[in-house]
Amino acid sequence: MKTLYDIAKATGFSTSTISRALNNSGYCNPKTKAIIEKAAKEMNYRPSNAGRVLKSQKSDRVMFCIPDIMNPFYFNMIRAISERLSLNDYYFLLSYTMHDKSEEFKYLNLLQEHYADGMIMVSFDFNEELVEEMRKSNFPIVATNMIPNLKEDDNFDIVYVDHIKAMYIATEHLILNGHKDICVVVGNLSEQTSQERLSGFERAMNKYNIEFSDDNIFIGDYTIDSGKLIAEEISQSKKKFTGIVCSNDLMSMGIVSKLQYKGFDIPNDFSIISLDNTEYADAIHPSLTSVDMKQYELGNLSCKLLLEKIIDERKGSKVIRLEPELVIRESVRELN
Amino acid sequence: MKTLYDIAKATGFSTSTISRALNNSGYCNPKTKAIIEKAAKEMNYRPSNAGRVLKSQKSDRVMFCIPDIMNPFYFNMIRAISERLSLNDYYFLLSYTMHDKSEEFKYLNLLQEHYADGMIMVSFDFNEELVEEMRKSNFPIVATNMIPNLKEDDNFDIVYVDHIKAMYIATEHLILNGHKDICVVVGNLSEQTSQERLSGFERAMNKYNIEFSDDNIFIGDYTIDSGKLIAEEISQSKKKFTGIVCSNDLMSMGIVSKLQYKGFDIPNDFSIISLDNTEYADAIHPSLTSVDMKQYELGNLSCKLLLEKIIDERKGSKVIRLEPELVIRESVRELN
DNA sequence: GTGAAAGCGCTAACAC
DNA sequence: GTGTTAGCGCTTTCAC
Repeated sequence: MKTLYDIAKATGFSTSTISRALNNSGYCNPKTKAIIEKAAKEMNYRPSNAGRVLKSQKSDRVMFCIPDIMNPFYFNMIRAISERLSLNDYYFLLSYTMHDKSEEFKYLNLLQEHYADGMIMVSFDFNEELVEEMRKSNFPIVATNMIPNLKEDDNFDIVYVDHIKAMYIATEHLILNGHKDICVVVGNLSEQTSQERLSGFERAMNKYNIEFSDDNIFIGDYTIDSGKLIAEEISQSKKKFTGIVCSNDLMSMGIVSKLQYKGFDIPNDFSIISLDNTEYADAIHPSLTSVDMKQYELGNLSCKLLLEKIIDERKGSKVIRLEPELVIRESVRELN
Repeated sequence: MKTLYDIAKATGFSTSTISRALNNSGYCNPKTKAIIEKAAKEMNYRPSNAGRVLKSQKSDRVMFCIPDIMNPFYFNMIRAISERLSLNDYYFLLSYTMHDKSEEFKYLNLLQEHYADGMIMVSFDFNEELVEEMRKSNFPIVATNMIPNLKEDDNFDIVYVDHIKAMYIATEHLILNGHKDICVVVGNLSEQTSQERLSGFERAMNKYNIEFSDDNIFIGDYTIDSGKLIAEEISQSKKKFTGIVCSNDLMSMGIVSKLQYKGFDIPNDFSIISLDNTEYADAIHPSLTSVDMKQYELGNLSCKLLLEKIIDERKGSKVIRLEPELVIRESVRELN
């Protein structure tokens, strides 16, 4: 590894001049500059990132922390964030927590070590403990979920999609298509977002005066495999259902493929409506009617807010709420 | 942000003592240690990553550079790598290049700035220019493709799955099931791996003396959408096919769903065999017969080799070749 | 137009 | 058992 000192030795110029030459900061004689650039190139000089970060106190990096790297839900968020970041010459560090709370704390800790200049955090569960830790952060954080019990002087931004509304829309769509025997598939109810989703379902069912009980509720973990298991349960359940409201596309895929495997026809035997509207919703047959959760905008706006804090040093807290949107495809049929 | 100096001021101890106390390096009086730890906690002290990296010349980070973050092919590689890294207290930076050569150079450059201690690189095209740049690297690199024209003294490791063999196996499986009218779907033929895959197809067809021409070859870009487009082409092609050999699961998904949408039955109208064996192969109906590309081992072993270089300072070049493996499911039928 | 020097926060060799 | 000191590689202010 070559350093500025090596170039200084080779060219006879001081490190300050060399720094000016290579960074276009401050004045430098064009001839001198040419000599220095040539030497740097010949020696295959590359600046040390650590040196630069230590001196400038800016890492030009942003952390993006998601629960699961394999979930297509995040793809468009990732795309949006990386697009916006590269416009600003920032890089991002992608990390995933597998819904593990201690992992979330680990990455929050890394941020405090100035591993990055800021962080966009996706969690299924912004519990009080986690939020408390976020409050202590020395670097800006954007959360992508509604956070209950926000305080006056909280300094993090929030961009979120209304999960309750999304599930309400989905459930209502089945109801308006004549379905009454509807079950719902959500994730672990100890997690905040799963509770939100379930409550969206409940509100719609109550609104239309349709009875339901715990037997209408199936618990998965947002993976394809858990969708398959739930398909078994649904098809063997004592209560018979014509419609399924499923919390995400991955579980829906698992449910659909398993039901088809067992000989059921979608949507004639079971109608299913999903949340997420990832590219997979349109990659299976029949294609999934799914509620778009505005992932691209979610990523884009959270990144925008974060960069405002980092670059423009904006203070305070902004909250942006996005509206989910129904996308109709082939997996729901009208009941007569 | 608090520094060691702040703790020094608060406790009266020197930064070296504090460093020893907090890092368990060298001796420190238990009482002193307790005082220091208490102060650090109270002040919410967090060590500066940049300072540590600059001093120690170790970043404890590894870059993992893949063409496409949305392709499930990489999921198990990512999982393997992150598992092994966390065992060794390393972190990884995930970056993606979207098959863009200039992006690949960008990340190689970042590595030279000691952005990380080493890199695992996946590229569809280890061309001479890229390999030349890898040769100049000051930090270890593991490539995950066969690299042609390797030199005696090349210092990077290689772990790869034999793509040629994989396509050979896939094609042969269709042939042994009685198919003769077989088309093949590959990626852009300017990329090395696409050429390899096509050549595997050709070898099998030649081996069994089955005629084919350019009309049997369809070019996509490894995405679901390109699979859908190709399904249109295949179903409208003058040559009629009973079997499709497709280079990856995503394109296969696109092909299957589009063919089903057009009313064809899989595998009765078209048999299809895929490469990758991602979780999606088993998440659609009918499930895909697919050749497992050993992604987990690929990630695991490349990470192992990389850490040997970083931690044990191993020199030289190791090459590991992995064998692809056929996984039979429902998407191929026997022709009578 | 260029150089000297200080300092970002940390660690470790060495001194006492 | 703890402190002193130097230095990792870079940037920047100030001096000449």
